[in-house]
Amino acid sequence: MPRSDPSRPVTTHDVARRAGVSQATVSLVLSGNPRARVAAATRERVMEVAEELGYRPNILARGLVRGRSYAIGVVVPDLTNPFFLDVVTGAQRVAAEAGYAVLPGDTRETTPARHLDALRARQVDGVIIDGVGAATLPHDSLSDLKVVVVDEPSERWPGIASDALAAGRLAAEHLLGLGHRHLAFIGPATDVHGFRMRERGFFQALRAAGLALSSPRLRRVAPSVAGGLQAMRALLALPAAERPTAVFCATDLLAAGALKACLTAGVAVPGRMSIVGCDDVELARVLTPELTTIRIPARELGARAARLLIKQIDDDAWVPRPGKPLPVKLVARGTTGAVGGE
Amino acid sequence: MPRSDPSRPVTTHDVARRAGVSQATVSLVLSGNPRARVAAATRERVMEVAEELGYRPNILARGLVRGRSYAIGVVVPDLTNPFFLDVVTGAQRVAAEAGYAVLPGDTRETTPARHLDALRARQVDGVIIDGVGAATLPHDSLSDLKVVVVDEPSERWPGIASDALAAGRLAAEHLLGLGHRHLAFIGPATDVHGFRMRERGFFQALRAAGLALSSPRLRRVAPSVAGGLQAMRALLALPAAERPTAVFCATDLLAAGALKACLTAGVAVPGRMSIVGCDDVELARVLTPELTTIRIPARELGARAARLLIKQIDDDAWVPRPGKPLPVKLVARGTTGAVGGE
DNA sequence: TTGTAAGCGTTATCAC
DNA sequence: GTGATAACGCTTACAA
Repeated sequence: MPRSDPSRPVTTHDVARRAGVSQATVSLVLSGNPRARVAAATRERVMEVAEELGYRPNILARGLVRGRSYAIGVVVPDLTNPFFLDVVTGAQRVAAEAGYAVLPGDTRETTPARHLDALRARQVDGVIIDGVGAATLPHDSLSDLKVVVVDEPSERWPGIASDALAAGRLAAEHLLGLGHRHLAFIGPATDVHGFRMRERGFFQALRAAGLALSSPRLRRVAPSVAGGLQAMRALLALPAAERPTAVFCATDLLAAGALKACLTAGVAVPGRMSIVGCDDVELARVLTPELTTIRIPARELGARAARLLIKQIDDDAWVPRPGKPLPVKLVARGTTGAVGGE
Repeated sequence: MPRSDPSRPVTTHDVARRAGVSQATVSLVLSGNPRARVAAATRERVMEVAEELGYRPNILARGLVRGRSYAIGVVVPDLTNPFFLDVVTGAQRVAAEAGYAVLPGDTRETTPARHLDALRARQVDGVIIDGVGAATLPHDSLSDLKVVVVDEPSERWPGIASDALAAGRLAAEHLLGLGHRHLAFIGPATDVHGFRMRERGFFQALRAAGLALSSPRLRRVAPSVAGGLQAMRALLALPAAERPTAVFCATDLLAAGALKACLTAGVAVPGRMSIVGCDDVELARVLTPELTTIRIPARELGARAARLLIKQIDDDAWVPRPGKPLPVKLVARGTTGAVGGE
């Protein structure tokens, strides 16, 4: 009786019956198994009937027997940050091509551990983890799961990274080159490794130029527009002698907040304050003036992470060798100018 | 031998063997079936062993037997538009609570039909469709799939909508109330119903005030920041007599582009040009001046759509009754002011 | 109350 | 070449 339910999806059994062959033969034909030696005539008839009936393979059933779900998870701290969304988008494109679904999620309303548990319950074949702090992850809950980390160092899992050190350095050199000597830094008050490296690169370049940065000019805030706003307000409230003429923000969101603080306070940008962001999200070109920033190839990061992950999943023996960090570059736009310029 | 593979996930069989009961009993205890009458002692021992072994149910296997995947798809035109991302986020929260995974995707690089095919291959139990044009959907490819449409009229599927007509009307009334009489409209050149209604509400209110709008002041462009930029440039290039003093943009992205065009051209906002957006995405408060806009409850829209969908999935007989559109409201911020004001 | 057994749709290993 | 047949991990009658 259930066999004849007209609304039930078409299965290999239905195709088999209609084509007058066994279900196994249908599977052989349709699963694209290269070692399947099926007579051309049989193959053709099976394919015809499958087409005619509108057969669609049940990926879940296939997954059950193959021990795969053909799904991967992507865990980021905040999906509303366009940077992380780009990472997800990049991963999704590659995954889709390889027949994998992507389950994106962020850890705003949950802990990484809890989120990973949910992903494991769904039998995801692997996860991409970005900006969550590999060190804080529960090792045991990640066993029997392939992992690729983005912008995180780890001996435990392969990863793909952007050249965050260079990002900070490029920002510093750009500002230095414009004649700025009183610099400030605004970064997120989180222990995300990639962000830390941006900071470190910035300070290394400053030191190399013989400059230091007094502590009031190093602001750690929430990694958001609001955080940037607050940090810049604090900088603007500094006594004139202490006040910076340029600031590097570790993310574009922070930079957007900083810019807004300046504009609202009537501080000309880049006239009296130069601002460099980092990420080059779409928002950077929406702001007025357009944001000078360091371009991090977020989509490429996501795409490579997905390739790395899927490679591992498909070939268990494959050992990834660490690659070079992806290059970043300065994109000079409207928020930076020569010191004292107008 | 495979039974003893230490890296293999723990199954109900493992728990059963260890607890000295049958696999079915384990399932009875662990599946939370209310009609399961199991002795308290047995239940307790099973739960203990399950905990001890770190048992995690395989959702895919459960789905196979129950004919469910516990996954839903969300299809939107563009995930980089924060409005649609909010819809997805709202849906995701509700779905997660109900044990459903969300497969988000947009139709930038593919057609809705193709995307829906991919979702069906994954056996999703239903889809939420927003801004894709219900009329353009291939009816047949949606059979045996529960569907909820957002901001689209449809006799075929239940839906949840925002009060788009009111959105347009509120924008017009706000501008009219500020004394503006030379208005313009910038909308996306797509046939998304929700956007059309925003437009219609706007024009209805104008007509009610005895105003009309010459065709050069009605601009249809790509639904993006770039589109808004281009449209506003065109408006600014109009002869003085034709030039509007205020404009309503059907989305915040368009408004952001319009604002940028003004700022770049040295046209004071709101001094010489007032701008009203629609959506109230986060970006609205990042811009300087902050964007006056109509708040559409995107997350709530997504959340309700998910609830509606999951209700349908879980209770096949349930027939949704059409609800009222969600209310929208004007959020007056910095981009609107009295006509001729400064 | 618990165990046995069938089956969800697929893949994969065999004989034939 | 092709067809039985046994899994995959789980739910759910039905039997004991």
